[in-house]
Amino acid sequence: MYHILEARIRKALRDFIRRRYDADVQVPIERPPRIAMGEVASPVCFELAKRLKRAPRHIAQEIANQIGKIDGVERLEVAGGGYLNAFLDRAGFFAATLSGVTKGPAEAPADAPKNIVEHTNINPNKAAHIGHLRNAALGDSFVRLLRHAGRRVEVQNYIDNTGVQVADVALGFLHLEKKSAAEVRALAAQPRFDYFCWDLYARVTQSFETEPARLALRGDTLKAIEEGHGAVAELAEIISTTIVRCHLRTMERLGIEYDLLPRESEILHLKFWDAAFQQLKARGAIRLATSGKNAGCWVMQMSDAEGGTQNEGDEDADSKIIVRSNGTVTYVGKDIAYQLWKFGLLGRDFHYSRFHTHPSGHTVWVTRADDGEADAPPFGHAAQVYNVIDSRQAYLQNVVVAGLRALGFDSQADRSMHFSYEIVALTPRCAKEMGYELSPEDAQRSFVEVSGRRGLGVKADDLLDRLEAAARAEVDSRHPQTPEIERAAIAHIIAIGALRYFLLKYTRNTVIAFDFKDALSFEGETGPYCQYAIVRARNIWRKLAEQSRQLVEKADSSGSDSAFFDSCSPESLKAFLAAPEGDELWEMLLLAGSFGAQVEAALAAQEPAFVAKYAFQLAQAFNNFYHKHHILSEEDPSRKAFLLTLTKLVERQLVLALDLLGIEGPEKM
RNA sequence: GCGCCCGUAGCUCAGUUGGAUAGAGCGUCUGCCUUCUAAGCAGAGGGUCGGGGGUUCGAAUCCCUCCGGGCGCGCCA
Repeated sequence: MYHILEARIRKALRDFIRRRYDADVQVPIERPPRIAMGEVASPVCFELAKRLKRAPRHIAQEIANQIGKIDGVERLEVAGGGYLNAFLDRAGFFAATLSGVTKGPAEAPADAPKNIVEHTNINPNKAAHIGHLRNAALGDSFVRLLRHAGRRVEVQNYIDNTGVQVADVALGFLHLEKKSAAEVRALAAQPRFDYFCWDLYARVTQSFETEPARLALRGDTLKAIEEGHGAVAELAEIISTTIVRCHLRTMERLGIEYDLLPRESEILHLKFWDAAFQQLKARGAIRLATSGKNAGCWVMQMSDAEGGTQNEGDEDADSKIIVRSNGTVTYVGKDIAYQLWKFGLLGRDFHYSRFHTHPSGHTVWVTRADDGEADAPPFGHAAQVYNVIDSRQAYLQNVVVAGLRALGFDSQADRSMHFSYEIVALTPRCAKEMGYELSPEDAQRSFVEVSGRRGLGVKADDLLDRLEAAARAEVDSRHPQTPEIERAAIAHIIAIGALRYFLLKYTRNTVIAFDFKDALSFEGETGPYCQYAIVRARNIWRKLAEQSRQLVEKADSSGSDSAFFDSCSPESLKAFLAAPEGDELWEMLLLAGSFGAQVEAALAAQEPAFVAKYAFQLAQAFNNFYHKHHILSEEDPSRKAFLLTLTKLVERQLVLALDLLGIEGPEKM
């Protein structure tokens, strides 16, 4: 509701200024610092003062006097040196917000432009860790935001099943474990295969240092895996597919689901790169270097705009190798091909088959080189692409975009977004707590980077287990009579709430220094705090239901909150919200009605943290309200109905906000 | 060397396109459970927004510079 009024006021001011002063200005809109100064403010008169060469306060006064009625605005006041402050019609805002809530977000039509969000993308050679969780939580939350805004979204989780990381673990099984494919298959059927590989991967990496000769095996192993034939390839296939299933299971614990798993093996076997290479050569996007250090390589010239380093006279420094002198393609080259495919610009497609069914019943598809299932939905052909990748890969993402641009696909280049975020690191204390030896330099730093190669990191499932155990202990102490299954379910919801909130409350470009103390906290600015506000709201209604069946049934049958709302008269409503006594209730209502504005801002900034912040503020306002007003013992039936409606409204907005973060509101906790 | 990001309370972080008296959580201290659950509420204390210059009616926010930190720049992925 708030954003609608904001836009309306902006437009009214702009139109009036154009008419009255013949001036076309940007109208800045902001929130006044205190509610006593109104709800929407504009400092537009300061800018206008410059142009008209008149005192801003006088202009503001003139506008306030002459602009006339703006729908939803009670009055306009002049404040300070020339601010225009709008005071909203509180009762009207209440009614409008209530009716807005019942509508709910629009579902995207099947032919709407498609947004592809690529996230998670964990190398399928070891267990998922805390850093992967941030990627997936951000990606999934952004998907929820897009869908909430009525956009059609396809979620892809890219699987690099033919890379060195998988090759290294395959090497480990062959040479360190001395296991056959059949033995590995048996091991893969056991639980926690991803944990086993986590350790094995670290051991292999270490063995490369103690026995450098083994490193020479890597090239052949990689080649065998890429070609997809023989025992080594079979081994790699078992490893990667099993671990992808482990990752899906881990992500399902957080409620994260996917549409498609595009795999590197199919990009290779279906010769996606060849198709991209043809285009790049034909359009002169890449050229064969004949001299210098890159002689024999196909390189792409990076323009200044796309992150070239602009070293004068040194062409090599600004060019990125796409095809090596031995004819093999680099990682970025494959990525350009994949990005072209996402936009439907490659001229080739995968085959697809069903891979997995999520608990919701949703099917995850996987790419195939042949023998696809005939009823596969159409994938790719996006209008907009978001790649959720950490900020260290900014340069490579720029190369991909530069590739699109060099091919003449400017609009697709503009619609390729690197949804960038900073990594999750460990505090030195946390690393030590987990038994890692730190170098003296590392111990001095404020954080230590997670390293899959070294086996340094907090595994996602371990963290989830600890969170669930901690939540379970709390639930057990509060609800000893509740059935065991229910207590476990509540503990799970709380654990996910704590974890997802923790991962999403930081803005994307903040490095999270992970510590168990903060992550395991259920108090203060946390997910459980927000969930608790929902539980409190629901408890009021549950108790009410026990007291008076009738009222509740009336509300239920009408399918909206307005049944209660109707039982308090417009006059009394106005009185309840009137300043100054009604200011606190009004502020909470205003916040509840600002959900749409917050979502808009979060979407514009691509920042799920805005939603997290909003949910916390609303929960805080509600907890305060809960403390001050004992609703069920309220004697004035009209006021009681009003407070109950407010409670319901806040509960719904909180549920919506948390849902965008992938967090559920429990019935009790 | 070049490029990008960051520096805000003891700690961890917010601060939307420049706006009114810079906010929150944690931690510390003090209160509040006979009420709809204390995973809560109220209060106290805590700041030269890294330093210095500039632009502006107005700067944590924009520009320059210095200091301090992070990341990237590979015929790895």
